[in-house]
Amino acid sequence: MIKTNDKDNFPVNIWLVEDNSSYRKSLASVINSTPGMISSNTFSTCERALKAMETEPFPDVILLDIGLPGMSGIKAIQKFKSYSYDIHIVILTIYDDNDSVFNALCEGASGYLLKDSTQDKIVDSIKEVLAGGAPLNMHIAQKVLQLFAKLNSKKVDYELTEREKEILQHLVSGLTKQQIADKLFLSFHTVNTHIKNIYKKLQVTTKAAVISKAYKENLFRPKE
Amino acid sequence: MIKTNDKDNFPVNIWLVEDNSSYRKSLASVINSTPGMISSNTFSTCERALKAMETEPFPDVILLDIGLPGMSGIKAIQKFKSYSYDIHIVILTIYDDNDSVFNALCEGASGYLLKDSTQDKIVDSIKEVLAGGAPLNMHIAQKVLQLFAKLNSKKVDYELTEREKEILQHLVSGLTKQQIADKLFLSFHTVNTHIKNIYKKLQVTTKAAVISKAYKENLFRPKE
DNA sequence: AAGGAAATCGCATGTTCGTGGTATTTTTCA
DNA sequence: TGAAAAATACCACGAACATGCGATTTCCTT
Repeated sequence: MIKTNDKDNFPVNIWLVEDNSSYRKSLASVINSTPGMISSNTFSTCERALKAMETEPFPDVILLDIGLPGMSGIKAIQKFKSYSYDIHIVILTIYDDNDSVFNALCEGASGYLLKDSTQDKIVDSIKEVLAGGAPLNMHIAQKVLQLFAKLNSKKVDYELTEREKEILQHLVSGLTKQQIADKLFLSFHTVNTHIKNIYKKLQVTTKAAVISKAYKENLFRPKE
Repeated sequence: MIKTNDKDNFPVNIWLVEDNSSYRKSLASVINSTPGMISSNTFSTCERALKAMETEPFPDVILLDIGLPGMSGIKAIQKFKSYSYDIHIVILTIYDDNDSVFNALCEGASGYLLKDSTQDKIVDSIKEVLAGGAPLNMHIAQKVLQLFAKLNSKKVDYELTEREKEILQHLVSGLTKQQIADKLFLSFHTVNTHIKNIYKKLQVTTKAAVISKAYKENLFRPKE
């Protein structure tokens, strides 16, 4: 169940980690003037914020600048989360760099906002996060979806036969030719022949390349 | 480059695929009363819509119900997209079923909206899609991020050294030991030793297993 | 200054792989 | 029913791999 602070008597506790002091201060004042929200701590670096995690009560939400000097915001995400998985982290960034977006979201950020968002929009996003949502800038949301689709797109059909697909499975899972032969009750030679044909169809020459290609292009369906 | 129809003289062409006729009609009237938008065709099944793709001009956006009788909306996504990759598909659904969400987004849906969204919200979403965004219901966005984080969580740290990570990269990309040695200006023996150590740390005994493990557990960062 | 971890290089041996062949028996489908 | 495709099986040889050992150098930390 998602925990919301709506009904608590305590206000939502928000930390800011942002090196630009004027932006930090203006954000803090906006938050502190919002009913039900308190910006109890603000920091200019991740290191200081992490230190405060040892002594201060945990925040509900951290607004985290990604482009910080010292420890990058991305590395910090895991560390904040290691204190409590319930801490929501919303990334603030100037530009929507693909890699940063991807990495931050992989590390468990709850949202991703561009800094040119209005302050109202940022406050709204905090509320959205607390309600179990994920505030995403429009274009970033699309990039996320594109990555999503790319991860699962089957581009090419190499016209493998059923038997070949089956053997590819075992190959990818790390079995040797002999082990595959044993598992499928075939002779080593038969497996060898099939693998030769697979190599031709996939245009590779080594086992390593087959496995790599199979993963990259989603040539098999994971069973778990 | 993202194509927008904003500056065209032609209105945005929107198809509806939805089996509830009253909902379909009310949606159509809202769209047709919106300046710059036309709902030229509406359908009660995917099959009929796909048939129309053969004869009618392609739509810019399709609002697609997922829970349709006959062909599921999810299967239809690929088919619509196969006509033109530029057709944006926005999913309409009553409930935010995890699997449906995941599958639809994997197939290339541009957005995902719950049917209890206001009609204004839906019109706004169409505009957002055309502007290169991805309208996502708040809770769905969070689920997407959760899946994202789960897919890329690095569970175990095998304590590989920098050099070992580097060699693992090349190993995974399909190079032989000798090729790695050449690329890093090392002797074959050095690479061999590193690989031995990698095997120990990852607890594997074959190249195939290393590659498999590396992909499964995201032991390396993709560079693109 | 000392200790340890990491990186480097070397050798030897048995195993597995990659690839060139050829050939027989199903299975499939027009 | 008859040809094509797929699956099965075999051999041989050089290349690449896995793994046992030992050794020196470089760099970091205390």
